[in-house]
This record gives sequence, structure tokens and C-alpha cells, in this order.
Amino acid sequence: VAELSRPTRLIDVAERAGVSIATASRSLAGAPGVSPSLAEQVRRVADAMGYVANAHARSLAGGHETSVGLIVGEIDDPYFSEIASGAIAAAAETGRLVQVCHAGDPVELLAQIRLLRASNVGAMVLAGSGLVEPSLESASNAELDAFMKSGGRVAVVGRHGLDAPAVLPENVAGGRAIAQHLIELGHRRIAVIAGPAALTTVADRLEGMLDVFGPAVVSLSHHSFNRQGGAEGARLALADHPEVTAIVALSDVMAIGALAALRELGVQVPREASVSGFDDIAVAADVAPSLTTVRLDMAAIGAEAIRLTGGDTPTSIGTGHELKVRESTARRR
Amino acid sequence: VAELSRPTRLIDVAERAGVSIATASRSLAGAPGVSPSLAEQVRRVADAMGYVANAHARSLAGGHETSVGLIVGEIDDPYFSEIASGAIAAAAETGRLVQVCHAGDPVELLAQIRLLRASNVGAMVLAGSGLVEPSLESASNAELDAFMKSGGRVAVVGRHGLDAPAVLPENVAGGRAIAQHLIELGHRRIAVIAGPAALTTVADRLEGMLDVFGPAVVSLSHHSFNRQGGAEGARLALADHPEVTAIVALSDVMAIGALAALRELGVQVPREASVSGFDDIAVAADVAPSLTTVRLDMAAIGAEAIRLTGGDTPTSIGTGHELKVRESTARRR
DNA sequence: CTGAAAGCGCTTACAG
DNA sequence: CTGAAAGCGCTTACAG
Repeated sequence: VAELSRPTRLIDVAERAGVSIATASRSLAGAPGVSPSLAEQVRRVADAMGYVANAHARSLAGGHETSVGLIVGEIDDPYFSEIASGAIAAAAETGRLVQVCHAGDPVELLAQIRLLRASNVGAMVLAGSGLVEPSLESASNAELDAFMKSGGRVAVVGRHGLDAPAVLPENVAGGRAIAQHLIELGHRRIAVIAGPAALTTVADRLEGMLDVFGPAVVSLSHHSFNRQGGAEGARLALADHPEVTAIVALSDVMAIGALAALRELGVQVPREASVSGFDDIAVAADVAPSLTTVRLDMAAIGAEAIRLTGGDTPTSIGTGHELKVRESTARRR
Repeated sequence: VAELSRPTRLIDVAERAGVSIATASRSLAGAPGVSPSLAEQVRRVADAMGYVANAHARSLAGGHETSVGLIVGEIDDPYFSEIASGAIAAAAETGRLVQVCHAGDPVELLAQIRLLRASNVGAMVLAGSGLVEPSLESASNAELDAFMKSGGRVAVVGRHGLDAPAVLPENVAGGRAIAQHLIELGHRRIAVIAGPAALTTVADRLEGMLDVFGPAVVSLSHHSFNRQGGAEGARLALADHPEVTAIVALSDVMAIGALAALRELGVQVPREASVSGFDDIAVAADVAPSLTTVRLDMAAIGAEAIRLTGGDTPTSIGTGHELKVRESTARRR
């Protein structure tokens, strides 16, 4: 097939097909103004030559973008890798490629948005959480606004201070559901282990929980949104409040860290303390004990976000949630 | 900062700095032939304007590539997401962006390589396994060869039939290590649950294991390289060979599936049967029971692969392995 | 050391 | 319906 030392160009296809590059371009784009039979023939030639348009030239010339940028906190985190998986699959459906970037703070975020913009992606998806304090987002939002004004499409996951279509995970309702579950099990001395207070995701989940828990929360602390943070939170909570009967983590990954800490401390779950998570990452059902959590379906969230960058539905959509009761929570003894 | 509705261009910077675009280009590239003070001034202006070069124009004009393609099986799989995480971080060190693609079979692989090539990435990393049967790789290898001939850099993870620098996970040695461990624990009736026989990764891990196990293997079956495949394998193995005392999965994800199946069947691990995995994904320590496995350090593998696309070390490198003994394996009773 | 100009591979008005 | 030509934003020989 490809014996050439450089990719086949449009002009190669045009020559072989005996047409101008303008006609070749139109034929391959399916643009009007070419006789159907000629277009078909050009397409056949292009196929046979394994031709794929140079994305840079196409982009520079003002054609359609084939690449979309996806900004996550850490692809390593199952929450984000499941979103990315859904996004990559959805993008592939329309022949688009996904550029994945890490951005853990506002400075990195701004840098990545600029890089993505310079890379001339057609769209960007912000999968990371929005920030509670708007001023911290202002620089990156200005850059995104400029991107959108120049025709770029943006979609966000969660509550951002940005006028862009959004996929809204049901964080408040999910928080309420998990809290309800624990209250029904009789728990009244509860420790909440939260992620960074700066994130809207954390604020929303917390809001739903505190709504239901009310005074049952005896301890609330903020930690990194990872395994380590969860372990730390669990140790601190139990040290300061040994009377706690349930530990509520704001993500599954944190809950898994909490579970590990409790194991080390010799605290039996759920006999001596219930533990719950949030997200329902794939492995939540396989840890010990299996984790009671709120399912968000991150793959669907990622796929929807990609679709929002394609269509002309500038609205926001939710994606549901579902309480998953497993072994890590039990009636208070 | 950016009030414009379109990104700042080189010509904007040049005008503001009072120089030609040629001089501006050289200044920003750090190319020789510009007086240091002028270059410094241009850089200051560019910074102040938040200028980032249009990657497409740069690429078309023959400048350096800033994007690298990473082809994985499924980003959702922790094995690959950990590789991707290391790769993205390493690429960011040199200001490069990573395009992540899914390719589950030779046809998809060929399509993704072409798309990546058309997208004019400067380098590609094949993170998925090579294939035992060379003819199945020939089409994609031809495309990769053409890419390399035209100056593209390629690095692969694992044993591929391709003349490119490679990061070689120690699959054979790792297989031997885990097998040794089980033999030392006294197991002599062992079921091996492997991934697809078509993959060199599977062939290599198997080779190391069978070397040591010899006739102790009473059952060997191939399944999908995922949780489902592991569960299926465990059920089949126990149904056909109830005398088995150890189940060896060829990846942690498969082992987690096996653990789930055994739980459903009421088989106690490790009391009634030992179970081992391979890879040491992050969650291996947190499942129930925690998983004995071989640690490969995928993040390091991903980072090394990216580095191989940058340097001029066209060699192959290994990245070590380490037996991690946890709760899922025990002495035969 | 600096600049004018060609060219990368496309797409899209503009002519015919 | 088809083609010649301009132009996207850069980089890099080629002049000076």
C-alpha cells in the first residue's frame, strides 16, 4: 500500500484521478458542485491510495477541525479515565481525535487551553471541576471565551462559571441519596471526608449531603481528591471522633483510601463503621468490602460532553445517578 | 489578556515589536542569527501578548512537531491509563501534547495510524501489545515504516515486529517470578487464565510461567483481557478442574474478575484457592483480598516510551519488575 | 544581524 | 460542473 516515504497528498490523488485539486477536494468533502459520478470516482482513487488529508493543511485552510482537546485532572484517576474512554469513543464515531491534557490547577489550565488553542483544536472539553471562587477561573475563562468567539466549541462537565453547554453530573441529588441511605441505616455520628473546598463538585456533593445529614455530621475535613487524601481523612476523623459510625467519602478513590486506613487501624467495615463513596468507578464493586456508592456513569458523561461540542444544542443536560448499595455500609449497631 | 476574537499571530507580535516576522520567528525559536537583545525583547512582547504559535502553520511550514500520538487498547483499562498518565506527564515536560487513540484490532490500528499521520504528529507510541502472527501486523507496520522514513519517530511498548525503539516490560521474567512464588507455596495443580493467544504480551508471560510450572499446569485457557474474561476463565477452570489450588491470571484486571467469580461461587481466597495477577495496577492492593502480582510500573513505561521518541537512542530498554506478595496467595493446604 | 519571498497542503470564493 | 488562484500562519533558504 504505502511504499512512499511521505504521505499521499491531495495533488497525488487529483493527478491519478485526472482532475484538479479543487475538484478532488470537493469530491472528498462531499461538497456540492461536482457531478456525482466524478466525485465517486475520485473517492475510489483516494481510497485505493490510502489517502488521508493532512489535518494541519486542512485546518490552516479553514476546513473543519478533526481534533478535540480534553482537559482532565489526572488520566490515572478512574473517574477521569472513564470519562476519557467515553469521550474518545464518541469522538471516534465522527472521525475525530482526542488530545488529552492534564491540568491540576488554574495556572496549568490556562497553559493547556492556550496550547490547545494554538494546536487549533475545533473543540475543547473541560472535564475537571469548576471552581467555587470565580476570580480563579477568570483568566482561563477569558481564553475560552476568545476561543468560542473565534468559532471554537466548548463543553464542560459540571458547574463552571462559563457560558458553555454543560453536562451536569447530579452531584447534589447524589449527595442527598447517599446521605439518605446512611440516615435510614440509623447513623447519627457521621464523618465526611471531602475533596478540596475550592471545587464546585465538592461544594455540590456536600450541599446535598448536609441537607439531609443536618447535625449528624460530627466531623468534616478537606483533603486531596485521591487515595492518599481519603486515608488521611479517615485517620484524622477517627482520631478526633472515635464515636463515628459512618465515614462518607466524596469520591470512590477517597473511599478506597479510607478503607485501606481502616484496615490498618483494625477497624472492621461495615461492622464497626460504614464507609461510602461517590462515582461508582469500575473497581468499586471489587474492593474489600465492596463499596456502597452513587453511580454517575462517567463514560456516558464523557460521550455526552463530546456530543455537545458537535451539535447545536447549547443547553445543559443531566445524566442521572443511582444509589448502589453494596457491602461497605450496614445498619448502625 | 485576550480580548481579541482570534488568537494572536506571529505577525501581531512582529508588528508590536517592530521587526519582521522572520526575525520574530527566529527570536521565539531561539534560532541563531538574531542579536540577543532583540530576541529577548521580542520574547517579552510575545509573552505579554500571550502568544502561542499556531501548531498547524508551524507544522505545515516544516517546523518541529509538538504533538505525539499514543495508541492504547482502552484508556479505561488501568494498565493503559497508567501508561498514558506517565506518557502525558513526560510529553508535557517538553511542551508536547498527547493524542490518545483506541485501537482494539489490526484494522482499527491501521486506521488510527493513518489518522495520526494525517494529523501530522511528530511521533507515535504504540502502547498495545504486538501480535504473534507477523502477517497481521504487516499493513500497520508498512504505514509506520513510511512514517519513520518521512522523519516521524516511533516507539513501541513490548515486542512488535517493527524496527523501532522499544520499552520492553519484563514479561518473561515476571511470569517466571510469579510462577516461582506459587511453586514455592506448594501449588501443583494450577489453572492459567490467559488473555488472547494472538498477543506477544500473552505469549511472553506464558512462556515465563510455563518454564517454571511445567506439568503443574492442569488448565490453560484464553479469554478477553478484561474483568469479564477473568471471571469466565475462573468459572470454566473450576468447573472442569475442581482439583485446582491456584489460579494464575495474566493481568490484574483479569485476576479481579476471577476474584469476583470465586466470591460468587463461594470459594474462599486464598484458603481454598490462591489467585495471582500481573501488572500491579493501583487498585491491586485494595481489592479483596489484596492481590499478589508482578509490578511493572506502567507510568514509568509510558514516560520512557515518550522519551524514546525524543532522544537519539534507538535502543531497547527494560524497566524492571518486582514480585508483590499480598493476601491472595497462600501455602497450599 | 535582518528582511523579502517562497512554500508547506489544503479549502474556498471567484471565474468561466 | 470544473479549474486557476488566493490565502490560512508559519519556517527557512536566499539575499543583502
